[in-house]
Amino acid sequence: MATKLTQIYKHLYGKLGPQHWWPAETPFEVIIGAILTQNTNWLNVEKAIANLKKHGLLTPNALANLDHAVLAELIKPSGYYNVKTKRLKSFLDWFLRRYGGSIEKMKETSLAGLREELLSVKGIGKETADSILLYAAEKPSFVVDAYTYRILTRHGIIAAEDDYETIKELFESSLPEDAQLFNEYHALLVNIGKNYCVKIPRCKICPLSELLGAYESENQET
DNA sequence: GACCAGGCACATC
DNA sequence: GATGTGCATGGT
Repeated sequence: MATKLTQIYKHLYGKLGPQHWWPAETPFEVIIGAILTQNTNWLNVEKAIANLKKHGLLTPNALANLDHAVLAELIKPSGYYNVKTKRLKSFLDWFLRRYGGSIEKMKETSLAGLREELLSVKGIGKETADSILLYAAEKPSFVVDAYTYRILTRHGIIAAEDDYETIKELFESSLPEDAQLFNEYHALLVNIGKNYCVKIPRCKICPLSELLGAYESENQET
């Protein structure tokens, strides 16, 4: 399996090149985006983040001091805006109290310790925590998301019943513990997920199908 | 006008 | 523990 995952990475990287992820200008923006994108199309998240930027509110203190109703209105395009306002607030309360709103300070905590802390914040689940760890704190924590799951199950790399930690462990035990590698790998999976697997079910033209000869055993669409 | 999207917490069994 | 449900916008 280790070889296979490495092979897949090399193939995708060779075909698609570096992905320059996460799509954000600052680590703090990464975190806000990670919370806003929960079960939500990224295009909607971009609109919400643009609203915050337009008003100069993309800082921990500015957001923490906003009224619920005002913040909810600003992030409305990203959907679930009442839930996400609470989640942003609970994160910001913790981030300001624990680290004074400093990413650099936060990065001083160990990967395992910080993951546990993040998961204790209401509204931060495994995927959001790992996204923050990897893309904002630059720690080698592999992110498993809907694209990862969908792509790997479709190509028979993992089983449908495998849970989050199982899939995460699979990557982390098969690859060098390297944040930049995890970054690129996850980004490449999202890339083909967005551009091939989602748009074209059972597609045979995605770089992964090209490598694995996917779906040969499946019947054609009727 | 359905159907879907980088989840998560909480209720219920 | 497993399984179900509410949360909501905007693109295709």
